[in-house]
Amino acid sequence: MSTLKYSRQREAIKTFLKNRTDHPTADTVYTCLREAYPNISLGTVYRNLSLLEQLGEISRISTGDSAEHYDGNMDPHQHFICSHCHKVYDVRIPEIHSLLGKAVENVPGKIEAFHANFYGVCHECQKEPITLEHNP
Amino acid sequence: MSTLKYSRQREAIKTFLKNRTDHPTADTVYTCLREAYPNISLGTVYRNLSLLEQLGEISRISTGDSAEHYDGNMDPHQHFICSHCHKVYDVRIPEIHSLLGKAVENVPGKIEAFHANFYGVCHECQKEPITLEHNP
DNA sequence: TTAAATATTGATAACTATTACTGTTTTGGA
DNA sequence: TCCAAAACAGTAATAGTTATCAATATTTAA
Repeated sequence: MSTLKYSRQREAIKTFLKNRTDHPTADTVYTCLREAYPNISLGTVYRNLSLLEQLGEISRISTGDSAEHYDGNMDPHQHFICSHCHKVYDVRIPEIHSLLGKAVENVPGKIEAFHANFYGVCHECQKEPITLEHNP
Repeated sequence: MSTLKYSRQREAIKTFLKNRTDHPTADTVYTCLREAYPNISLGTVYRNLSLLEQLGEISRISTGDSAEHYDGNMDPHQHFICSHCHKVYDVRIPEIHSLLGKAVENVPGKIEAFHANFYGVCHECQKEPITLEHNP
C-alpha cells in the first residue's frame, strides 16, 4: 500500500469543494482552479477527486446527468436534481436516517454509503417562460 | 409533437426488461436481444430505453458505475449496489415512502421521482478469497 | 388495397466524460 | 543533500452514449 504524500493541488481541490454549496463537476473544478493554478491538469483533478472520495473526504453524486458531480459536504443529507437545468440542490430530511438501522437487515451486504435523490423540475425552471423546442 | 408508432424492437426491449429481476445495462439488453433479433442496432436499444423511461414504463438507475442500468420494475423500491461486482440488488423498505410526503415541503421543486441507493460490498463478494490486483 | 405521410430502424460516425500512459517534478525521510 | 516514491502536466486512448441519414415499417385515409 502506497503512503500518501502532500500535494498542493489535492489540497486546493479539497478546500475548493468544501467552500462550495453547489455540487460542481470535475470540469468545473478544473476550470475554476485554473485561475489560481494555471497549469493544473484535468487528469490531476480526476485523480484527486477519486482519491478524496476513497478517503471519505468528499462524495460523488451520480445524477443521471452525463457528468458526475462532487460534494464536499459530508453531513448526512439528500439531493434534489432538476431534470431541466441539472442543478443539484441540498435537501434535509433527518427522519430518513432513522430508517437506515432497519435497512441493515434488508440489504444483501455491508452498507458503506446511502444516497437519496429526488428528481423533478426546480422552482426556478418552473418560473421560466415556455420556449419552443425547435426554432426555425 | 410526434405521435408514437408501434415497433417490434421497442416491444421486445420492454418485455425483456419486465422479465428480468437484475438490472441490465444497455449493452446487456443489446447482446441478449440479438439472439432473437440478430440485426437490432445498439442505437435502437439506446433510443428506446430513453423513450420508455420518458414514458414512465422503465427507470434508469445511475449506479456511479461507468454504465447506466435499467429497471423494468416500477413498483416503489430501493437498490443496493455492490462496489466490487457492480451488481444491483433490489431492496424493500416500505417505511421510506411514508417520508416522501414530508419531503415535498423540503424540496425546491416538484418531485417526479425518488431514488434511494445503498452502496457497499455484497455478501457474495465478501465470501470471495482475496485476489491479487495485478497478475504477472 | 393502395398511397401518402411520417415514425422507426440499422449502420456508422461523432461526441464527450473519464482513464491510462509517460517523462518530469515534488515530496519527505535518511 | 540525496534518494525513492508519489504526484504532476500533457496528451493519447477508451468507452458509453448520442447524432446522422438513407432505407424500412407503420398508420391513416382515400
